[in-house]
Amino acid sequence: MKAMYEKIKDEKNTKARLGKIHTNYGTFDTPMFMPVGTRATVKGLTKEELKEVKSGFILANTYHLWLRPGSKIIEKAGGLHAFMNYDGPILTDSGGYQVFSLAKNKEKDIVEEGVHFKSHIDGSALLLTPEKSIQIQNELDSDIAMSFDECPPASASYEYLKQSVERTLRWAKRGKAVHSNPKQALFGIVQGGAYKDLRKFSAEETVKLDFDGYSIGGVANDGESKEEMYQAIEYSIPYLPEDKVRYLMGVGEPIDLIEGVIRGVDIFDCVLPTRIARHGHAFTKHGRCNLHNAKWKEDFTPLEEDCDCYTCKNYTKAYLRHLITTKETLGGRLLSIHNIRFLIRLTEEIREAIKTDTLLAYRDSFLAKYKSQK
RNA sequence: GCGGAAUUGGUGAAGUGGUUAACACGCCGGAUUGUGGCUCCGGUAUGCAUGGGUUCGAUCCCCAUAUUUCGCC
Repeated sequence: MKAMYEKIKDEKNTKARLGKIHTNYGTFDTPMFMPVGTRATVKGLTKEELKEVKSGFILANTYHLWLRPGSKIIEKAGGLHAFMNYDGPILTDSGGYQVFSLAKNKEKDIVEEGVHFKSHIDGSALLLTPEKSIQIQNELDSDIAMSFDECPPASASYEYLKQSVERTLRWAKRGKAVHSNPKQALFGIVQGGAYKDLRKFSAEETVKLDFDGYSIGGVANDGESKEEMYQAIEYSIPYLPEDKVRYLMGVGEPIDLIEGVIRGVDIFDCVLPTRIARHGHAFTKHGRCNLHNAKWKEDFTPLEEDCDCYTCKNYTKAYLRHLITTKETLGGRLLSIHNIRFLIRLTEEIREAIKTDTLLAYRDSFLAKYKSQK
């Protein structure tokens, strides 16, 4: 069964849409946020905790699982779901992003066949190709597989990005040709940096290959400004079919979720909620809260009074600060639970706002509050 | 009681007779967007036990005092 996008609703003045994705593990509403579970685990959280924050899809990473424990072992276990005992849908990233950053000499290591790079674990020389990436993802048996793309920084030159877009198209075609898991959807990826014509070209040509969904890649990976990122979305969306999922890769700042949805994005994933959690930060409606700050020493109130997450229902900021400053692992876990729930709750509110045609007003009031403490 | 050694920020400590007292930890901030998980970037001693002295100048030399520590009786 493939992921499918149904039922669209356009709001006045925005491209925001409500949708549903049907999977073997249930039906999920969009817009949605996917927590990242790179190595077959959303760092620190059990499956029960994932359920409690109401996460649907989670993201796992082809590159990392290929190296350890290896896709054959996961296949033997009965696939990724059985292996990690997660009974929700899983999207696997192709490994393109990791491999690109691991390729030392971009010109020499990134070739038509694929990407040469060294394992970050033992330094051994490896080659990842579009075919290999798809084959691994087939074996992992995720619900959505991603095409293997080249993911250059937005700051790359026009010439480089142009060639990169063309190569990504050839790689997408090669990957699709070997895709052999009938239960698994396959998405294409739009590249092209901040250039209007490249985004248009990349989107149109990728759509011609007919994927189950489309993602916008190459954003939020190079210190680009928010405006540039929003532009990249606007340059890509018009050429993507209305009845297919649109997935913005790697984006997860609260305001970016809202701005993305306004521009027509359905799905997001991001390491931010779990990463900043491990470094002692929490999302709140008033901005990010740094639990390292001394001002929380004697604050015996929860992170957010009106948050329904396990952390907010049970623990105070003073306690969380104590866990973070003493580097107790529970601190990162509790903040991860809160941060993921925060973003998922945000998508719930966004969906509500779309239903009532008040998304732009929601954005403005969110921004007013969020900035007030920054 | 006698003799020796030591005394530098919150901590462990480097160091020099002469502009901004190294480094580490801690502390205080900040960063982090398809995760090469325990990371990165800033800030943090108006003062070198106390009191005298030598010197153009002392944290660094001398004397005394205090404290700590080791050895001997």
